[in-house]
Amino acid sequence: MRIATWNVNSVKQRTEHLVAWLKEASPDVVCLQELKCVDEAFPALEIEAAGYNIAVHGQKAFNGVAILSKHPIEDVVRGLPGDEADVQSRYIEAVVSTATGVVRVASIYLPNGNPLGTEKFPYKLGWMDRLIARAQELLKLEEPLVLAGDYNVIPTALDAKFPEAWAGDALAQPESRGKFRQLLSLGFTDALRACDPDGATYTFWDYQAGAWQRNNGIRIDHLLLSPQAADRLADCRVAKHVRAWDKPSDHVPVYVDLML
DNA sequence: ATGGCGGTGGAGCACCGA
Repeated sequence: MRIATWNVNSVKQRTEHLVAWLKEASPDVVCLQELKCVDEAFPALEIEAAGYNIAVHGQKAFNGVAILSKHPIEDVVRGLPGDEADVQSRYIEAVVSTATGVVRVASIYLPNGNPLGTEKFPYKLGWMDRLIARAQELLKLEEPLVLAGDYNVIPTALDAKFPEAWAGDALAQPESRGKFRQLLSLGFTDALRACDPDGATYTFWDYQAGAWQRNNGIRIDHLLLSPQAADRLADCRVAKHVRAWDKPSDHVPVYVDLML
């Protein structure tokens, strides 16, 4: 079973890319982030025509997450539990059933947190605390679980071309990295790091300053696997070539192959 | 680090977000 994550930076602007990559890579499940549209505006006809069921948690202009699946989608949870006042659409979770088993998947769009010194950074850290709490609950189920998405965290210096350039950025703060490690320490496996231990593999290249041409990238899109999913991990890859397509997202797809 | 992108409102372009 192939499970992917991709921050598309507006699904309306990226529908052609999305359909092209679905056909190329044939993932079973795709976690999308930054839809930047309400549920009604999601390009459902095009995605369904490509053979996918859809669960959407959209929002006007900003955020928005979705789960696509070739298999039935059940038990959908929209919104990260733990704060009724949080109206930002950054989390959707569901169970995907296949003939060979069941996997629980979450599509995560963790807050960016910039600029430091504003309310955005504590919002990010608080959101991470809620994610940790949710992950603890889900781990109790002792089932294959994949928490996939744009974490907006550069876990270590190995995960940036120019780590020193990110020193003052919310993505690389010790508090952000500490909470990411706290999440991992619950028992998750960082799938890409497990398959590609040497670093220098990136998932995001800024639109500015020729970042792509200089390979000035960072690794911020992660697939975290519960022990029951990690036991079945066959491979994890980055679809880097997609960044060179015309009018690309600034993120590329990342996907795992699980022996499920 | 800064050479860009997509959203909104409202009808040309400032401003926001990331």
